[in-house]
Amino acid sequence: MSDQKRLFLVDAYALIFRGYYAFIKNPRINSKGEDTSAIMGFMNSLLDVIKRERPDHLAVCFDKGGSVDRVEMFEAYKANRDETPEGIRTAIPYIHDILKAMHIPIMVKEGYEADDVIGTLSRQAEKEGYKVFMVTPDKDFAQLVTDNIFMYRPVFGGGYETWGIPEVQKKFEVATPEQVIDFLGMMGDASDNIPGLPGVGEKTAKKFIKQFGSMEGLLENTHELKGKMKEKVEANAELGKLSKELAKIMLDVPVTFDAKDFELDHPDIDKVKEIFQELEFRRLTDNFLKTFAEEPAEAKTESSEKATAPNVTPKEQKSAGAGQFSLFGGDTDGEVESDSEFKRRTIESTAHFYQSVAPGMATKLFVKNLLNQSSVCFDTETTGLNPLTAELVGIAFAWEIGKGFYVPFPENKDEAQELIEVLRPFFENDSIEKIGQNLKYDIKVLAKYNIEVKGKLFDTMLAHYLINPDMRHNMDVLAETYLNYTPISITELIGKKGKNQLSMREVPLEKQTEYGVEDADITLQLKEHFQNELTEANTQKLFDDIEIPLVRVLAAMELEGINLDKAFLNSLSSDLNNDIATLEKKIYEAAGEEFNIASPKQLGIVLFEKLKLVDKPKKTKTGQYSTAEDVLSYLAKDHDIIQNILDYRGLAKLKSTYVDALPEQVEPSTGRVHTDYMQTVAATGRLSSNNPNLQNIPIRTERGRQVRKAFIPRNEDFILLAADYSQIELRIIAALSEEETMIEAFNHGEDIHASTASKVFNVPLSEVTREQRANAKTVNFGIIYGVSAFGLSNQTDLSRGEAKELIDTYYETYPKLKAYMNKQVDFARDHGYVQTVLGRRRYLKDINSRNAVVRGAAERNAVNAPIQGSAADIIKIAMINIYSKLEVGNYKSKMLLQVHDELVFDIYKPELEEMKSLIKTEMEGAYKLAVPLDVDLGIGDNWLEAH
DNA sequence: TGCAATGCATA
DNA sequence: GTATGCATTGCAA
Repeated sequence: MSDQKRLFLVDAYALIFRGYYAFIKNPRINSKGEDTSAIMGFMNSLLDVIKRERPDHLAVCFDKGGSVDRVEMFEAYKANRDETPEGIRTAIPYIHDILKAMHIPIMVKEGYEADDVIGTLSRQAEKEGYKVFMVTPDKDFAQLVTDNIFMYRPVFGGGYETWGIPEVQKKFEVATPEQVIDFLGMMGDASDNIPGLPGVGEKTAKKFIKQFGSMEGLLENTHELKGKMKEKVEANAELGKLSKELAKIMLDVPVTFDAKDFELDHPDIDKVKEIFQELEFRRLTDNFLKTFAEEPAEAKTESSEKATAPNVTPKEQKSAGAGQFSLFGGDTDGEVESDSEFKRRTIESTAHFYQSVAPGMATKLFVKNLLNQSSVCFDTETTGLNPLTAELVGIAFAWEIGKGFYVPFPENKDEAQELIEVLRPFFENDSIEKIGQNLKYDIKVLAKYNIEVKGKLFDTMLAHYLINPDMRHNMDVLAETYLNYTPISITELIGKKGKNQLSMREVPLEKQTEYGVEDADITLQLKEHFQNELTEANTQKLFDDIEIPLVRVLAAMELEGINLDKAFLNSLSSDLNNDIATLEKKIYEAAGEEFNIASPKQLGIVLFEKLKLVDKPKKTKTGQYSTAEDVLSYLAKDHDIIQNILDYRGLAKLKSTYVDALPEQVEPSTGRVHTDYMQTVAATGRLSSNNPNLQNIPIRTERGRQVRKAFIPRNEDFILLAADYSQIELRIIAALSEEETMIEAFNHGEDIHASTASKVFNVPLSEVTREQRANAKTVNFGIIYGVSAFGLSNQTDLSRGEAKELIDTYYETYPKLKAYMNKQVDFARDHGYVQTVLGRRRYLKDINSRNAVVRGAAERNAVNAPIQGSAADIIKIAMINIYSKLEVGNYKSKMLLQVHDELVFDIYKPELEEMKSLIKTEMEGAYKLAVPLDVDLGIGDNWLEAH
């Protein structure tokens, strides 16, 4: 058994197409203008297979002239396939030449498809005792699988999977591989133009196979079906039979398997090199030479140990893991040497000294050296992205450009802890500055090892966020923009995401070292770059006093997490389920058919074409009927179905986004929900929250509000406290504009919207109607966003004219407010940016645009950004100060969440009174404005009650 | 599988 | 009219 011979049959076109499209976004064009993507893609995968498997027998199969038999059966067969792309047609002769030079047999038979050739050959070889692997991504081949015939499928993200009988049974939910033919016949195949049974898709086909076993079984027993399906299947019996025939791969092509011809021979290396040279493949040449330089004998015996899964020796894994050699890695930064003029520097083209540190004495000496530095850049490498569960794989250090060290970590937890203890003096040294990119992550990882990162911090991501908040701040982008350097990509190291992705732990040490130290080295270089820019942009203070101290605060909040009442959410979920089902039924009844209510497309057709609820339905910019909330709300009063749809939507959203999603996000290791605050995505300076987003938990509707009840204190000894700034943005605009009327109102603690209404509508404060107050409130908010009469009339019951009048009166009432807004726009025009009270800048490149729409947007930004941003600055100060007081006082109470103008705390009950005053004082005193800041406190046994 | 479009939750 | 994050559908390469 162990020396059973192995034959690999390669489905050439399938791999060529796949290779071609893998490069579609970044096609390989050589200096002669030829598109070589398809050739490179195909060769990458062929070499990959050879390298991994070292087959003793191999052939490559092509189509020729299409399938005569199938076209005879069904003239539309493959008729709607697009013309073969130019880049593929030109590739074929080259690939033939290369295969010839490699002494690999090309199997092709006029009038037959590669499927049929492979099918026939595999059966012949099986009879002669071979184990056969069909190298193809094409699912159709599953029908050929036997005990000795396997599919060898490339998978996205690199690597292969082997499909034997069990895999086929599982994937297709069939009892035998032959049933795959029936399955394909039933559901059809759009790309091959196999019609299939109308109305039967994947789901139904699987059901039928289970029920009837085959196409014939189905057609003979249609009496067991009912309704529309019965009619359809019966009416299309012939089509069904034909589809099955089309899907069947032929096993009687006139070709012969000749073991001797198929033996994998030594290639004519010079000839292959010559062709590669002509095509300008450099990396591929190296790869080719490497593949055939190794003595193939070693891998041979090992690879058949496991019956169904070809093995990969560790050594081969390493080379395959190099990524850019593998077509299926989809890596596109391999072969671009030709335009070297524009090429960025890389680790290969840059002098560097990156060294891993040996365990034991060497590490101790290294730490000694580390402690002599005044400023060090470090970067942790871990097993994952979740700092709560990620384990340290290594830590890279750099303090001189072009040079750095890597300390690898053992997998054993105790040993890892021992090693980190050796490094503790460095991390906890107050006088050594720590530099990093996204330090919050490293701080959290180290916190799990009970290490505190002390001393001054410099985070390059944060620095760049202040320098240019509108850009993205990941390290690769920064390195390319500021250092003209392309770092080793993580995909190159561990592959694309998916099940074949490696963990950093599985990457060979020297690669870990290169990758990790490179990151630290680059970060160090970026720091030097950004340091000056921070001073120039006058944001050094903001950096030192706000963003950097906030890193530790956020890290602590995220590590803390919040307690969630899962049982409560589960009961909420079943309630919702019932109500959704009821609504669904009503909607289907009213519509007279069942359809997907969640699909705007289908919904639009039902409402506006079938039921014709409106004469001239509004369309979206893509030409669909608009089913947006405001459009439907308008119709709701006339049509019950609309109200039901709106309710359905609301409930479905609530359930999927919150009620069902939140319990999934509970971290098993802590039993709590840990959001991740993004400090560098919102251009205005706000935080954002994700995984999960805890800044958009419902509150407006009664039903949605219930979700807040699921957020609960740590235990009975604790209580939640929510503290929110009242009208902070309006207070800011009042203060900055020095609009006395408004400032007065705030100073007297008036209801600001009522006060505005009283002035704008010229009525005494006590006689303001609800409607007047509501309208005034809308304008007040509108001002912050940069109102237009159009927008205002959309939001209120007012007409365009009335809205305009209201806005005009508003500006007359608060003249300085208008002046302030104009001043902001003027400032932006002159300087190209606006700024917050703390000097946080937002650049507005479109402020002088000739396009009125674009310019208008920039002008609204000029008004809004300083207000929203100043509010963000202020709450950040409050957070830092509160955190520091909590630390110093060693309180048990913890700050958990921030929601733009609100902070949520887990309060230890005995500390409640003290906390109330501390929090209120710190928040209200965070920043001194011409208007007092006001904070409302609420407490409760859940987040809803705390409001 | 990945992406755009649509819709909707918050401040 | 400002600022976000995320679920779902349906299509593409």
